[in-house]
Parts: sequence; structure tokens; C-alpha cells
Amino acid sequence: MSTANILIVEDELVTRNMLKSVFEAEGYNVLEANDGDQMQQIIKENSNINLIIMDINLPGKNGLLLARELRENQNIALIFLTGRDNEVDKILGLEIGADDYITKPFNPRELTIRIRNLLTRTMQENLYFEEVREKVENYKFNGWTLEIDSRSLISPNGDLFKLPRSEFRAILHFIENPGKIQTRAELLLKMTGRELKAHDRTVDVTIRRIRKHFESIPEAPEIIATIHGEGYRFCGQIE
Amino acid sequence: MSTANILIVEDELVTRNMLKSVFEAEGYNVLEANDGDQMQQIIKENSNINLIIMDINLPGKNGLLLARELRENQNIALIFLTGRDNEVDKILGLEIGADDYITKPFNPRELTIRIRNLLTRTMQENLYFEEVREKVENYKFNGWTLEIDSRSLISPNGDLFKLPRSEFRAILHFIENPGKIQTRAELLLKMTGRELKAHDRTVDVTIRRIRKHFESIPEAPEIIATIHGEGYRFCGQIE
DNA sequence: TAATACTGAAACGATTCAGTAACAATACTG
DNA sequence: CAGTATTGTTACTGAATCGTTTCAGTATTA
Repeated sequence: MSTANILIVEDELVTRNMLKSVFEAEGYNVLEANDGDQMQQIIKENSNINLIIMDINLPGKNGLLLARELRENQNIALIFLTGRDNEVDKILGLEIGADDYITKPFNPRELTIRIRNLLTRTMQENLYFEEVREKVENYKFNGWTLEIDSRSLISPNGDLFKLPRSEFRAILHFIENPGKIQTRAELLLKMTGRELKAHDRTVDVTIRRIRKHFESIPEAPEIIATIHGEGYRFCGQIE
Repeated sequence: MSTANILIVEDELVTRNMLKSVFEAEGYNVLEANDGDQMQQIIKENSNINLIIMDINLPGKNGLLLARELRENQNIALIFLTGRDNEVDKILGLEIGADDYITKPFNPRELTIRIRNLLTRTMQENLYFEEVREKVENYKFNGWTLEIDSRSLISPNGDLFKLPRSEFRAILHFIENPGKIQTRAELLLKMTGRELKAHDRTVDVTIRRIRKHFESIPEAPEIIATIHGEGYRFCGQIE
């Protein structure tokens, strides 16, 4: 199983390095280009690129056309980086048909999830990467502990549940955004990198599965509350 | 929250079905017309259409004029489908002022993004979803607390009522505009994004429902006062 | 005071939303 | 590869919310 090759086209060194380190931490192989010309060069020399992630403002007309061709003729995924939302129109206007757009500033974890999904769709490759966390710190709330390393939930009595990935991510997201209402769209994105479509009950089902863990201790208060018409909200007392 | 109604005017069955399935996946309500006549018919029967997407070659002169009228007099967005780029000139020549046009073959994802943006601009309703609250701060008045995060009202004894969305919005609006008389029109707009029509008692009913919460503590003073012939006024002492 | 306009209230109906189980598909593991 | 774990989908049910209607009661005004 070969790792994916990602080409970053971005002139800002800071951004490029950040992207690079994120991707390398995920085990991808990273190539870099400063502008459209370099991009062309690199593509010529490397036939095995799986994904290009490029700043929308950079590569010039030729670069964009090249990207479009690559996307259509070969099996290369294409993601644009944009500075602000209004630039999304710009992308649409170009009619290039990117696979995804990401607005700066971006969240590394979200980015990696999206990329992984995209690559799984594009390549048959089954890469599974654990996530990289800077601060590995466990969270405690209402007597429960969320253990980051082992991705598990420990009840007040010490019973341990290994959490599936999406349940874990949902809880983590809740805890890292305490008190705020989280929409289904937001939760689904954090859990799977997907976008919410109508009639998708995935989030509800996952919430249900999470709640079941807490039921193991019946006296437990309502940890995840439903906000009708809006989403869910974590009500635990985080220590 | 009502979903948007989209009318597709297109004779090619394949294209129409494709559009339909794309929109329905997004949760929109889809109506279909084969030609200009059917379009006219359907518009007559449905007063609540938010967006029309039509093939530029179809509806004949009358259909186009009708579309133009709708766009100008009512608040209906209009998108044209064109076969080839050169037809774009045609649209411009017609001086109808479409909100957008899309050339076939189109990219579903691009289409949904454009539509979403357009509807957000057209329907005031959607403004409320976007509303971002920076300062999440709770409000207190006469011993009661309005908790923003959880969208709930806490009585002086600590009893907690989860508020429905429109009750919550009404109270929030009162508190953020203390002392001022709020007309029914204003309140309805804040609650639901709708405009007040004659004989609409929705606001009265909602106020009643809000007052019921306060009744749970009988000694409470009148928190929301009726201003005969004008509207309502919040009389709580905000801390 | 009588006529009129306005509001309160209850009850109902419609619609949208959330919870859940059961199943299907997919990914992961040994 | 087979078996298991996880994730996603569907369909159904009940609940929550919202809006309408109707009518009785209250305030306002001529």
C-alpha cells in the first residue's frame, strides 16, 4: 500500500509549511510549489500525484486550466484554498469543478478528515491514520473521563468503553466547544468530514449511541441535550 | 421554518429529473413544469414559490415576460439554464435580469451552492439561521434568567423551562430592546422572519405562551405588558 | 352607554422534528 | 477470507412547535 502524494501550491511560506507538516504527520508524501509554473514543472516530473491543494489566487489562468485538465483526465483530486467566503463565487465562476474548497483559516483536524475522505473516494487505498494531537490531555466531566489516547470513555465506577471513532470525535468536539449549541451539520462535519444533506439522520443515531453509554449509570443527568430545531448541546460540567 | 419551493421549467425529462433529485436531496420542495403554459398554471396555484429555474429556450416570449414580472414584483429568484455559452448573450439581450444562469452540463455541487446562496439572499428567513452571537451572556430580570446557550428560562426557584425557538426569540428581542414598545409586526419578524398579515394572531398566542411561564410564580409582576392598539412592552427590571 | 376595535384564551390541526429500531453497507481485524 | 465492529440508511412513531380559528371578554371612543 503506497501513501498518497499531495502537491501543495501556495506562495505563503507559513501556510505552506503548516499544510506540509499537517500532511506529513498524517503520513502523506508532500510536494511543494510556489506558483503555477513550478506546479507545472512538478507535475511533469511526477506522474503519481493523487491530490492537489492550491491557493485560488495563485496559479494564474494557465495553472487553473492545467488543474482542470488534470482533474478531468487523470484521477487527481483538487482542493482550493480560499481566503474568504466570497471567493467561493470566484471558484464557481471558473467552472473548474473542484472536489472541495477550504477557507482559511482552517482547522487542521477538519482538513485531514476531509482529505482522507477525498482520497478514499479517489484512490482505493485504505489508509487509516490516527489523529495527531499536540496536547494529549484527558477531559473530565460529571465523574466521567474521556481518555484521548485510548479513545475511550471511563464511567464514574471505572468501567471503560472503547469509543468508535465518530462517537469519540463528537464528544471531543462537544467538550472543546463547551456549552455551545452544535448544529447537525457541524457535528457531521467534525465526525466524518461529510456535508449534511436533507434527511440525514446519522448525527441523531450517533448521539443516541453516545447517550447509551451514559445510561449505564442511571443517576446521570442529561449530558447531551437536544435543542429543538437547532442541534445538540453538551451540558456536562467540565473540570 | 419552511423549506424553499423551487419550480423547474424544463422539457427534457432527463435534465428535469436530475435537477429534481439534486434539489430534493437538499431538502427543497420541487415543482415541475414542462413549458411556459404549465409554468403559468403552477404559479397561479402556488403562491409560495421562492425560486424558478428555467431553460432559456423554453417558455416562449410570454413565459419570459411572466418570469420577469414575478422577479420584479414578488420576491422570486430566477435562474436560467443555457445549453451553451453563446446563449449567455441571449439572456443579457432579454434584459430580464436573471439572478444567475447555469450552463449545461452543470456540476450538481456547484448548483446547490449557488442556489443556497441565492435563497439566503432572497428569503429573509434564512438570515436568522446565520445570526452569530459573539457575546454569549445570559440575561437576568426580576429573579429570572434567560440562558442563551441552552435557550431556556430559569425561574427564581431554579426551575428550568426549555423555550421553543419563537418564544426564545421574542424574549431575547424584548430584552435587547428594553422598555420599547414592540409592534406585532416587529415581533413576528424577529420570531419567524415573516411579515405580519391582517388577522394574524400568532404573536398574541406566543405572548400568551410566554406569560404562562411567568405564571408559574404567581407573585410575579406583569413582565410583558399589553399596549392597547400598539403592541407589547417588556417591563422586567434587567440587571 | 352603545358601538366598535382590540386582546385573551382555549382548542384544534398541520407540519416539522427527533428518537429509535432494524437493517444494510462498509471498514477493520485477525 | 471470514467474522466482527462500526457506520450509514430507512421507515416508522411520537413529540414539539407553530399557526389558525373562534369566541368571549375588555378597552376605547363616539
